[in-house]
Amino acid sequence: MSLTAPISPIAIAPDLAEQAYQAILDAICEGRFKAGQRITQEALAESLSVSRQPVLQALLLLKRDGLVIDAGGRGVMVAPLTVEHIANLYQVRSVLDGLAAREAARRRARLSPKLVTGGREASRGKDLRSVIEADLAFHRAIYEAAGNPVLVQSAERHWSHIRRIMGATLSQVGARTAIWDEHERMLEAILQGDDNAAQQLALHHCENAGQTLVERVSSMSEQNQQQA
Amino acid sequence: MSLTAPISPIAIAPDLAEQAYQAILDAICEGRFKAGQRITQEALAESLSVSRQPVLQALLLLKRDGLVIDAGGRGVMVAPLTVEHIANLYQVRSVLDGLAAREAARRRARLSPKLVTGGREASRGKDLRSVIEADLAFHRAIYEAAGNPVLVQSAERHWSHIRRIMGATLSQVGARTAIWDEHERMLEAILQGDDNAAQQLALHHCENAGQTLVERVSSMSEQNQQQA
DNA sequence: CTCATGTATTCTGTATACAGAAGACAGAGA
DNA sequence: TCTCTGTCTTCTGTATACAGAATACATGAG
Repeated sequence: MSLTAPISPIAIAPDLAEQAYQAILDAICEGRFKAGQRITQEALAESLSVSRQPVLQALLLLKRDGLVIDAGGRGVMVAPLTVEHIANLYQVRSVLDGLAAREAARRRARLSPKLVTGGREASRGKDLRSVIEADLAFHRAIYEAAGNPVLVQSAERHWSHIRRIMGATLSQVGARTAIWDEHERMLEAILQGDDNAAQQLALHHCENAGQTLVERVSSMSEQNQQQA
Repeated sequence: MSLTAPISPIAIAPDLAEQAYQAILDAICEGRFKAGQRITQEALAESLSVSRQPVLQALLLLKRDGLVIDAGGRGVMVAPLTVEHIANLYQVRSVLDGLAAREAARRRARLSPKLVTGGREASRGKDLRSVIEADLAFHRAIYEAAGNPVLVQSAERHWSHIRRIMGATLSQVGARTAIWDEHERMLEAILQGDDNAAQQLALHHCENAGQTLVERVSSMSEQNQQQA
């Protein structure tokens, strides 16, 4: 039975485990937990004012994502940010992005041009988070438009890592300027239904981005080594 | 300090949560839990002779994998085996398999020809599990040879679904006969370092396999509908 | 001074206990 | 007879309690 007068459903809080997962994830992605830092369940539970149980479950998922690794009897450790990992991540992401763009083009997805204009605007500003948000929104829109939930789910796993890497690098050196030009060309190819072009553009965009990040992180880690 | 006389490390049992995960996973993949079947934590815990706690964690992971879905307050349900899901899965797998084969070829991976001869032998026999095992071993070897852990991890997520699908279809109709010829050609391309050929062969092999499975499952579900 | 060994601490994983949410069922009213 | 409502049952998620594993530290022998 449906109501005649529509009423908005009340917000229902998700699991504590889910909330803990999001909270820890955000802390890692935004760099509040540094790479290599050791964390214990108890400490997390106390910070979040919950018992260890939901924290345990959250950490289980984060281990699976590869964002934390077991520290052998002494809690877990925030995964280090290695060049190899970034290269591997972007190698996989490239083919997935390519597939997403291709399928979105085949379906003639009606993506909003605002995704690009909004992104350009954000990248002119200084707010790091909104820059990352805009980039994420653009790519996520393409994934959604591909109409393949398995693809979306696979990509979802990668986004947390990418958020973290972007956060760590952008804060130091700013965004690559060509990004939104490349995005605009991708969007056009999709709107025109040119699946091959869309796939190639996505592939190369992603390879460029990966290349840039790898270079930045390696120069960052060189600096760190000199400091140490 | 290392020992002069080598001694084999004693087998250490993994977590109960991990064991529970594997046990439930196997049960689903081998069809002992049917699609749509409802399961409760308590029932599982009793079967496995553990408390609900490890079962809860195992189910959390299985939910993430998409092998079970929430049954809203009444436990969880084994995910149905839909044609759309299979198509989506194989669309993603195709590009990943392609990437894996390409990279394996670029690295001139020294894959053993036994992967193919062993597979041919297994598929002549009647044992369903060893047929699936051989197929899995072949593809897994390529993924490993690509030298990209992120890629391996992404693929790992898909294998459980694929195992399940293959189990459900092979038991009815037997394997596609061309499989091991295609595998042999892939292996040759990789050994010769022909990355483009390897990628294309993997891509098409996968698309063929997906196509076949989709057809089989749709005819199976038609039969089921007639029965009902 | 160095290394090995025993002890203490820390932290995890599992079991049990409890409270709350969601569906199932039965009974009252139209 | 059908629908709505209140109650009951079932099941989950969270907290607490407990036991075992792994590390770190201190102590003693060489």
